Amino acid sequence: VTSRAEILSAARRLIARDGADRLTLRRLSTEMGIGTTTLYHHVRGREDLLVLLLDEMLRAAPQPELPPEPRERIVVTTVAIRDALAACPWVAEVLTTDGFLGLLDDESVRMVEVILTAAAEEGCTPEAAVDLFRNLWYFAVGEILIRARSRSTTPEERAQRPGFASRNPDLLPHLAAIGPRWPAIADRDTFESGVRAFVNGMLG
Amino acid sequence: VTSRAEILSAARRLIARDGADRLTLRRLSTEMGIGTTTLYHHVRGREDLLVLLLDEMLRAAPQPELPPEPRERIVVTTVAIRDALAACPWVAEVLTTDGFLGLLDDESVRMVEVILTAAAEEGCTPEAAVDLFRNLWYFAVGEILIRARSRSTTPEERAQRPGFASRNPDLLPHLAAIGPRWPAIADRDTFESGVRAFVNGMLG
DNA sequence: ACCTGAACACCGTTCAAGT
DNA sequence: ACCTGAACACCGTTCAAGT
Repeated sequence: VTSRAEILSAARRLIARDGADRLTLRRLSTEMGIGTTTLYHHVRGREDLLVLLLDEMLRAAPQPELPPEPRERIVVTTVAIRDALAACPWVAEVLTTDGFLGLLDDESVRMVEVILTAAAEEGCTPEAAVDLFRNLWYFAVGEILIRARSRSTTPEERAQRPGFASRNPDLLPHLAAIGPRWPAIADRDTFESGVRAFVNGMLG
Repeated sequence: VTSRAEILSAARRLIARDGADRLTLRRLSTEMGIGTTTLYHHVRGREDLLVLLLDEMLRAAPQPELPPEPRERIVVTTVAIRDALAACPWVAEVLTTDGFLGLLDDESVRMVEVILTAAAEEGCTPEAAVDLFRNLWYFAVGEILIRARSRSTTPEERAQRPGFASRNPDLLPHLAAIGPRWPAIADRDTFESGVRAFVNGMLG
């Protein structure tokens, strides 16, 4: 008999060995020595499997030490959520699932609670707290997805692309001027200071 | 002889009629009455085709009326970029392509220039201007991708999902309290005020 | 140049049938 | 209950060959 836990751990092994893009239900079942259709008796399908895997990762993610100041607590927690998600190579395949956070376990969404609590301490109404969280969530998801794709591009491929290196300086003066330096500037990790700016902007 | 323009307009027709998820190279070529492999003589592949389509859309997008105040100009332009992208049903398939903006035509990235210009007027260094743009870009991409997926979920499917409606109030008091109202709150479009908050936070 | 069918190397999911 | 092979309904891309 096959268990869900066995499936999840075999999936983790496969991802660790061959990469997330090689995780297919057919390969996974072959690896486990079972029929592909057997998987459907333990997980709803591919997407469900990936969400379950991410849920496990988030539950195991280290909880950051929380500063007493509510704003800084929001910053630290948002960065921790980003870091935990960015560590999952298959994150891009499930992150935009509708109602993604709602699919997670109570344990996995504790960081959401931390942010809502801190927002309330800062005087936010429940609606304002949800809006604050959602804005930070959109920001984190955008950053994660774009960076996830960048990581899978080799430097040679990147050099091939046009980018902003030679844009028409009459039509696009600033872009043409900064163009050659754009990749280096965009490569810096400025997520934390972005979150801090966002939080300060929202809380006034 | 087939031209790239013919391919693009046939692709637009197919998307309008059957939806973006039905746009495959095989279907497109069948629709056009040509061999699938013929497409490869005019576009690099599927991803290239989608980027070319989006490029066309962005070039045709209405340029918003620009307010004199630099900060408000950034807000209006960011919202315009979001609206233009959100109008493309296939946007989710190309938006996270590495160096996506760099693949676009000079005409299509004029809105990037508008934001860089306004940031410079606000006293930003070139680096700070790029950071400001990137933060807004991550925010917009996250919002677009998450909303794009929500749109393809039917209300019945959504009602089925757990969501935050019944969370453990001991572990997650704020989440449990706001849970039932979360979907309604999250459904509101607060993008513009989010952008304004972010811009104010970044520019101090 | 431009076009093509055949082939390669796969997918996720459903279903009726077995034990 | 749990498992299965076969089938369904497809994909994007490459390649050698044609006109």
